[in-house]
Formats: sequence, structure tokens, C-alpha cells
Amino acid sequence: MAKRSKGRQKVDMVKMQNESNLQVTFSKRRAGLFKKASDLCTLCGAEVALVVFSPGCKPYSFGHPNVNETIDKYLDFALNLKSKLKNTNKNLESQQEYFRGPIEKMNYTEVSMLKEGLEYLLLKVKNYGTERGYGYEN
Amino acid sequence: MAKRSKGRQKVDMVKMQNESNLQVTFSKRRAGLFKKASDLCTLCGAEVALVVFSPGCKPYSFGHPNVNETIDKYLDFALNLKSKLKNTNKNLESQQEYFRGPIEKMNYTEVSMLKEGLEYLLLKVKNYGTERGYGYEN
DNA sequence: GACTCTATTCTTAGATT
DNA sequence: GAATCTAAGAATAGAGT
Repeated sequence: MAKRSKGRQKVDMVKMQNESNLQVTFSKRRAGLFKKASDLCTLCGAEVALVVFSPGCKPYSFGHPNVNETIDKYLDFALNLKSKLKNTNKNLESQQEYFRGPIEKMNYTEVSMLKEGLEYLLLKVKNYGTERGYGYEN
Repeated sequence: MAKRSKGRQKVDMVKMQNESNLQVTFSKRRAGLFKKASDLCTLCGAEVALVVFSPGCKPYSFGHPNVNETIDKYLDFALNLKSKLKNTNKNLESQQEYFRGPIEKMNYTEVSMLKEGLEYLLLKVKNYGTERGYGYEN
């Protein structure tokens, strides 16, 4: 009798071209991803929010303890960084203090949040110029 | 020479008790989870937002094309369902139409969103009672 | 499409540096 | 704690149902 399967085959890390394979792979891997997320919560007590849109834009989500709660917590963190940024406007010395030490202890996500905050500030500055009629080119 | 490793060992799917093992496992599995999320995007063109808080509450995130964009899209979906719900208040017939067909085609995430919407409506109803002095016990 | 099968690739627990 | 190593556990591509 012939071998029933060649087993798992290697696939290139590029967008799959075959539409029906893509659909099957999306289902399988989405399930795998959600399981991994759930395992991380159980084993390590992590909090997670995971939102996925299929190529056809169907939404799928997982959260522990709950998607919205974790997202809120994330947004609170971002807001907190922004409010810290606002404080730096009031006092140059404390700004230097804020930037000197902590930034090295930030992880990628925190730095991203900070970057966003800075971009927001930059926009404010640009608008400040524009509003006064100076203009500002990107 | 003795074998250098016993290889990967099975672990129970319960919260790990050994603090230092937990920390190491969290790092490794978080990395794995983010890689899987990224792979899903590349292979299938999916959109993803992934937010993780460590047991010590450090935030980590991944998003394609971007965390905030995907979260916004998710919240827009929820909002859309809520506004559809609002319309059902205006017309009982269309309400029945809305619930009869589409709900079976919804996936878990969409039903969750709908559930939230219903809870919101219920709260409104409760408050409506309370505001008029009837009270309402949970 | 969703479920099963199986061989193979991928992930990771535990130990070491 | 982060990086590396090894062997064994888990995930999954492709095919069949």
C-alpha cells in the first residue's frame, strides 16, 4: 500500500498564492494562535487581548480576562505616557529626568507608545505653526 | 559523556508554581506567540492586534498593519452592531428580521459583540426603571 | 468548508554557559 | 536574566473523507 501522507511540508514565509490553501491555512493557524495565547494565560497568568481579521475581514478575538479589559489597560498605559509627556512641558528639568533614566528600561511596546506620544506632540507643534500662518512642510 | 539534555518535557496545563521557571517560560512563549501572529499575517494577509501583559504587568504588543488600527477596526465593528441594535428599537419587524437570519452566520466574536450590545441595552432598560423610581434588582 | 490521518517541521523544557 | 544547546513534545501541510 502506498504511503498515505508525505507529512508536513516546508512552506515559504510569503503570502500564499493558492486561495483555497490560504483559507485552510488561515483556519488552522488561527486556531493554533488562539490556543498558544490561551496557554500563555494559563501557564503564566498573563493578560492577553488578541484580535484577528481574516483576509475576508471577519473578526475573531480572544481575551483574558477579557478583550476589552486588556485593551483598556493597554490604552491606559498609552494615556499615562502621554500625560507624563505633558508634564515635561511644564518643567524642563523633570523632562530631562524622565528621559534620561527610564527610557532605557522601556521595552519595545513602551517605546512605541512614547513614539506615538511624541508624534502627537510634534503634530501639535506643527499645527501651532500653521495656525499662526507660518506653515510647515513634512 | 552523559547526555546533555533530556529534551523538551511535558508540562501540565496549570499555572506554573516555580517563579523563575515561570519567568523563563513566559519569555519563550511570548516570543513564540508573537512569531505565530506575525507568520499568520505574512502567510495569509491577516490583520492582527496582540497585547500581552506579563505577570508583572509589563506591556508587550504586536500589530499588523498596526495595533491601534486593528483595535479601532475591532471597536468599529462592535459599534456597528450596537447601532444596528439601536435601529431595532425603532421597528419591531426589522428587529425580528435582524435576529432571525444573520445570527446563525455570526462567529463567536460577533456574538460576543452582540451580547455586549444587549447587556448595554439591558442596562439602559434597568436605568429607565430606576430613573422613574421603580428600582430594579440585579 | 470541517474533520481525520500521518509524516514532517516547528516549538520549547530543562540544562548549561 | 539573556543566549545557546539538545531531545522530545506540539503544530501543521497535504491528502483523503
